[in-house]
Amino acid sequence: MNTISRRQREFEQRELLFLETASEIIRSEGVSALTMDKIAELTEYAKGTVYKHFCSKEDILCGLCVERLSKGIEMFGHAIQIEGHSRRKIVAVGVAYQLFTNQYPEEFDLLIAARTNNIQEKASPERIEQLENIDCACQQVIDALIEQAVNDGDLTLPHNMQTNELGFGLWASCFGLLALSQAQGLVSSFRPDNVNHFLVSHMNCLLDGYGWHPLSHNNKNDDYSAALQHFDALM
Amino acid sequence: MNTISRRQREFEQRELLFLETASEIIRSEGVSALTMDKIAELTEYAKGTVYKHFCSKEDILCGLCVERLSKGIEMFGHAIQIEGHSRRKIVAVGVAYQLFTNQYPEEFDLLIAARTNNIQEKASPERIEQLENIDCACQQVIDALIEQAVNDGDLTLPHNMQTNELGFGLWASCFGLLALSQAQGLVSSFRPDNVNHFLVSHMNCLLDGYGWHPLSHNNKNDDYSAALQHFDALM
DNA sequence: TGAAAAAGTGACGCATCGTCACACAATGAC
DNA sequence: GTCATTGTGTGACGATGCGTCACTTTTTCA
Repeated sequence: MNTISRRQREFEQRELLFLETASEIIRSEGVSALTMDKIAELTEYAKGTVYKHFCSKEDILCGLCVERLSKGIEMFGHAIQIEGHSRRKIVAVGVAYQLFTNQYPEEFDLLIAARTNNIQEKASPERIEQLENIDCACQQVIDALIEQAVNDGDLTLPHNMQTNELGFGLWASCFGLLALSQAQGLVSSFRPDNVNHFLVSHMNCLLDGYGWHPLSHNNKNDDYSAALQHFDALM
Repeated sequence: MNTISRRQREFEQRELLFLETASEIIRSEGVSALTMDKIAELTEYAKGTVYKHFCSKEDILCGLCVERLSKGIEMFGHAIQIEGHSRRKIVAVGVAYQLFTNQYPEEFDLLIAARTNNIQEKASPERIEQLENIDCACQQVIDALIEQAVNDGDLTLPHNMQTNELGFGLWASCFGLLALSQAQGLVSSFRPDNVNHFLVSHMNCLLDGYGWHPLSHNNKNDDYSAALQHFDALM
């Protein structure tokens, strides 16, 4: 039926409208200023209509995470297409991750909070599943790259480490660096003043530690700036 | 005055009582079940009395972070006293961090959430300062160890890296690994089944990447189990 | 002993959540 | 064109929980 698909389209469009409105409120007034009434008011719908889409406020927050992470996946997709060897690609993914957190700082904050149970307690199971799926997709980008590196002979998996373990470690390290570096309102005695360079330097140490060739002392000129320029052109 | 100090003592004791009660509620029913009324009821004080100590619910959460982190500092203190070279010590600190998150999983969740702005928006400035100080103290444990390693000749700082940058990277990596590995209710496609071993393997790669001697291939027998046994005896 | 200071109280006002019974609109069978 | 049906949209409402403040009780000390 034509009408049904139109309805469906309108429904999805409205869902996006609610999410974008929520995002704007968070950006301008902070998460604690986000209320269902405010979303309803700004979108000129009634609160009940918002609840037709989202079962709770936390559900909206998760929805926003899903929405933004799907942009993240896109960025990672660009990253792995950078020309060069596998190590260049993996660094590019890290840089893309950093750019992502830079572009959506508030949403990255939400993602951090979403790792914590009290948001998930209240979001709908469907939304949680979406978040899991998209998270999984991120991980798969990394894992595929690691497998490629192994096949290319650039990397021999360290003793007692599987592909997904190495991938998880890499991902988690970057997550930690970014979370502590640029999450808003953070508490920390030290923060790198250039997160870009810091992340890349640190990834290089880590990749050297994994034995992922070419090691950085053989590779001095293949620095961060090339990767970043590549992305700047894209965004 | 004797009475004043007694008052002071009682006040601090009550503050601890409120915090422990909050911790119990969180442990048994989750953060979202924590209400000021419930704390008041369980401790048999009035809500107003609770507010004499804490300016908001979030202030209590921060207070709990401070309280637990001070236990963490203690654990790190034990860790660096492990016998052996600087690399052994830094791994021990990592293991201690892991044990800490294991011992206080709910509070570690809170710590993650506290990196996010909406809690800090509502906590009192004094509490935030306490949290900053204790955070700083953690960092200093690491930094001191790095300096020791440099002095002992075990470590040459990588190009363009200061002590505190290296320390921050190390800390943030561990934070990321632990946050994604064992924060409650997390979303992730993969989780290591043995967080202990995983953290140590990963730290070893990272430390190798930093060039922190003795590198792990020279040091096969100095594995994780020794460090863990040391702590198990202490706790 | 009594005045002043400190500690403790809990009813209250307010914000915000999530619900639900109802109104309104679109669709399509006749 | 009309009417039943289905779906969409509404906003008043009850419930919950926060934080306050005027008041009571206790303690202190001159």
